[in-house]
Amino acid sequence: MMDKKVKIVDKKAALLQATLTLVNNHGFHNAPMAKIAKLAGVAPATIYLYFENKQDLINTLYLEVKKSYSDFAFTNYEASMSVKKGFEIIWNNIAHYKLNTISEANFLSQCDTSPMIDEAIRIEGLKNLQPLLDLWEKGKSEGIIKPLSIYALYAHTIYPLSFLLEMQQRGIFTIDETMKANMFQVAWDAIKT
Amino acid sequence: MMDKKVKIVDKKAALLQATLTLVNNHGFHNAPMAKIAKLAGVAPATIYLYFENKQDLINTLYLEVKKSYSDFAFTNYEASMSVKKGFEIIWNNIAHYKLNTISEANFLSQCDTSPMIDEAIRIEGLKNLQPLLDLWEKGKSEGIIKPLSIYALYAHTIYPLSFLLEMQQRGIFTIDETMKANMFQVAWDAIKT
Amino acid sequence: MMDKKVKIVDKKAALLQATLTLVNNHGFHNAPMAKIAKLAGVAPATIYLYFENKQDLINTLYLEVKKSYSDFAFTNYEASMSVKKGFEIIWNNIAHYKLNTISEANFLSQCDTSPMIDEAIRIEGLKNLQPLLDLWEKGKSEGIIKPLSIYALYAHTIYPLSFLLEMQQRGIFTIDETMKANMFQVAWDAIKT
Amino acid sequence: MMDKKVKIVDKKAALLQATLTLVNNHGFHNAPMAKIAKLAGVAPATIYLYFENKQDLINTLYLEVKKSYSDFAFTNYEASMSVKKGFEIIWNNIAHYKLNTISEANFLSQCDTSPMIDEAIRIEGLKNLQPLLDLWEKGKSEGIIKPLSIYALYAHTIYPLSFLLEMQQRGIFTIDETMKANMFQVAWDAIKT
DNA sequence: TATGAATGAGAATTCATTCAT
DNA sequence: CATGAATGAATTCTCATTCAT
Repeated sequence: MMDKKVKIVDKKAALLQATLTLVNNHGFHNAPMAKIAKLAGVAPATIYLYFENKQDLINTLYLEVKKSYSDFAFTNYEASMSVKKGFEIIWNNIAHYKLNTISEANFLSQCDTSPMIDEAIRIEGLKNLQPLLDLWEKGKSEGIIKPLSIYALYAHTIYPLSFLLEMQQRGIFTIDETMKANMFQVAWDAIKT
Repeated sequence: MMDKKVKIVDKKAALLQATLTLVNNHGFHNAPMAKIAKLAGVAPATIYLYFENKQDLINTLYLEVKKSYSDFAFTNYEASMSVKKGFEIIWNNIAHYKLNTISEANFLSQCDTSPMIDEAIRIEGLKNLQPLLDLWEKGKSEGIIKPLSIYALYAHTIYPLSFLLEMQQRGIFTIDETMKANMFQVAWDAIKT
Repeated sequence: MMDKKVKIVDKKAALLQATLTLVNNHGFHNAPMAKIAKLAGVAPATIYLYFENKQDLINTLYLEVKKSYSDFAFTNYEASMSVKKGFEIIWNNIAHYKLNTISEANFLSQCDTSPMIDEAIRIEGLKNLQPLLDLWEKGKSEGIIKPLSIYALYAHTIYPLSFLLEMQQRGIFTIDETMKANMFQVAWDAIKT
Repeated sequence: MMDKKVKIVDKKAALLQATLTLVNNHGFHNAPMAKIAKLAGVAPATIYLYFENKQDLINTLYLEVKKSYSDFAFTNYEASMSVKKGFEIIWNNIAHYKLNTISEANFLSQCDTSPMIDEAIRIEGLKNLQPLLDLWEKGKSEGIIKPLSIYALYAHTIYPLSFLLEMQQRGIFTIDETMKANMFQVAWDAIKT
C-alpha cells in the first residue's frame, strides 16, 4: 500500500522539520535527540530508523534545505533570458526565499559559518548555483558585468541578503517591496560595468 | 610586584585564546571545558576563577573580539576626513582584519549566525561601529551616498567581506591586493549615488 | 501485561530504599547519586527517569515514609473510641513503628531536624496526623486532657519516643514491653488533667 | 603580647560562629569551606591554621556547643537543693537555653540526629548532664520520682523542649513565660510519683 | 516499524585542601 | 600567621544511542 510509504515520509519529514526548528531556536548544542523526537511526535529510538545518527540527521537536513534553496532560486528562470533580466529573476527568487522561508535560510547561514556540518557533506562554495555562475560568465563576456571572480560577484549581490535576513530575524529591521527594489538596484550597481 | 597581575591576565587570556581556537575548529558543542582548560594549560576548575560559567566565557570572548575588531576598523580614521576617503580607510581596515585576523573574524561570524550568544550581549557588541554609521549619515546628507538604511549599506559593503573570508578559510579562493582594490570599487559603486 | 508496571515500581522502590539506607548511614552529603544507583542496582542516569533531581528524590522519599508512618499510627483506631483508649492505641502504634521500623523512623528524625527537606514539602507531610489532633481537641473539650497547645501535647507524648529511638539506635538503651507500658503511663500522666 | 592571642581566639571563634550559622541555615552539605571563610572574614586557607580539616571544624564546634549547653544547664544549681527545686532550676535553664540560644540548640539537634559527627567524638547519651542524673537518682530513692530509666525521664522532661524549639524556629509556634510555666508542670507531672 | 526504558560515557560545575608568597 | 590562586577528585546531571519487546 501507499499508506505506509506516506507515513514514512511523514515521520522523516517531521523529524527534519523538528530539527530545523530546534537548531534555529536553540543552536546545535541544545537540540538534543530527545527534544527533536518529542517535537516530531515520535519516540527517540525511532529517529534511528530513518537516520544513522545525529550527524547524519543534520547532514541530511542540510542537503535537503540546500537543494530546496537552489531549486527555488531558478524558478521561472530560462538560460535564454537577457543577462539583466535573468539576474533580476534569480536575485528576486533568492530574496524571496531568504526573507520568507526564514527558518530554512537561517539554518543554512548557521551551517555555513560553523563546523557543525561535515566538511565532506557541505556543498562547497557556489557549486549549487551553477546556472547563476553561467549567467555571470555570459554577462562578463558581453561586457555587461564587471570582470570579477564569481565569489566577488556573489559576495556583493546575493550574500548581502543573508545579513538582512538576520536583522529581520532579530526584529531590528524589516523589508518591504519598495526597499527590495532599491536593494536590487544596489546589487546591480555593484556589479554592472 | 607586577608579576601576579601579569600572571592573572596571562591565564585569562590563555583561556580566551583556547576557547577561540576550539570553538572555531569544533563548534560550541565539542568545545568542552576540560579541553579548553587543557589547551590553556590549567586545571578545569581554574576556569571558574575567571569566568562564572561556560556562557560567561563565550560572552566575554565575544565582546573582547568584537572590540578588537571595532578598534581595528577605525585605525587611522578621522571624522574630519571626506566621506569617500574615510569610508575607504574603514573598509580597508575591516578587509585587512577579516582576511588576516582569521580566527577572530571567523569566530564573530559563527557567533552572529547562531544562538550561542545571549541577545543582550550581542546588542552590547553592536554599538562599536558608531563612527561608520555617522560617516554614512554624513554621506547621505551630502548626497554622496544613496539614501538607504544603514543595514542595507552595511549589507552591501562590509558584510560581503565575511563571505570572502569563508571562502578563503576553506581554501576555495584567495584575495590579493589588486583584487582587494577592485572589491572596494564594487562596494563603493554599490552605495554611491 | 502487568510485568512492565511491576518493574517500574520495583526500580523506583529500589532507588527510594537505597536512598533511605545511604542517607541514614552516611547523611545527605555522602550519599552521592552514583552510590544510590549502585545500591539500587541501576545506572546513575536511570535515577533521572524516576526523579527530577536529587532534591526531588529526597522529597519523594520523605513524603512516602511520612505517609507510611502516619498510616501505621492509626491502625485499629476508630474516631468513636474513648479519648484514653484512642490515645493509647495511637501511642502504641507510633511506639511500635519508631522502635521497629528503625530506618524509616530514623530518616524522619534526620529530615525533621535539618534543612534538607524543602519547607513546602515538610508542611505537606504534616497534615497526616490530623486524627490525633482531633482526638486531643475532643479530650480537651471533655476536660480529660490539659488545655494545652497541640504542639505541647505532641512534644510530651509522641516526641519522647524519638529520643528513645536514638538511644536504641546507638545501643545505649533498649526497651521491652514492660518498659513501653510504663512509658505510656508517663505520657498519659503528662497530659491528663 | 596579648593582642596576638586575642586575635587568634577571635578568628577561631569567628570561624566556629560562621560554621554554626551556615550549617543551621543550609545544612552540612551546602556549608562549603569557602563560604565559611567568607562569612568569618578570613581566607579559606586560614581555616587550616586552626582546624585540621572540615570534620575537625565540625567536631570542635559540636564539643564547644555541647559544653556551653551543659554549663548553662546548671547555672545557679546546687546539689544540696530539694529534688523538685533543683529540677525546676535545671529544667528552666535548659528551656531558656533552647528557646533563646536558638542557633546553638538547633545545631545540637541536627548533630544528634544525623551522622555528621564522628561517633567517637559525640558525647554519648546523657553523660554531659551528670548532675541532673544524680538528682534524679536522689529523687527516685526518695520516692518522689517514678522509678524509671534516666533515658525515659529525660525523654519526657528535657527532650520535649527540642520539639518546641523546632516549631519556634519555623515560626509555627512561640512560647511565652506563662506557657513555659505550664510546660514545666507537664514535665513534672510526667515523672513525679 | 515503533517504542520507551535503560545506560555508559562524558558534560559542566563544585569543593576541600594545598602551596608559593 | 595569613593569604588567595590553583587544583584533583568528585558530584550532579545530560545525552546520543541501544535493546528487548
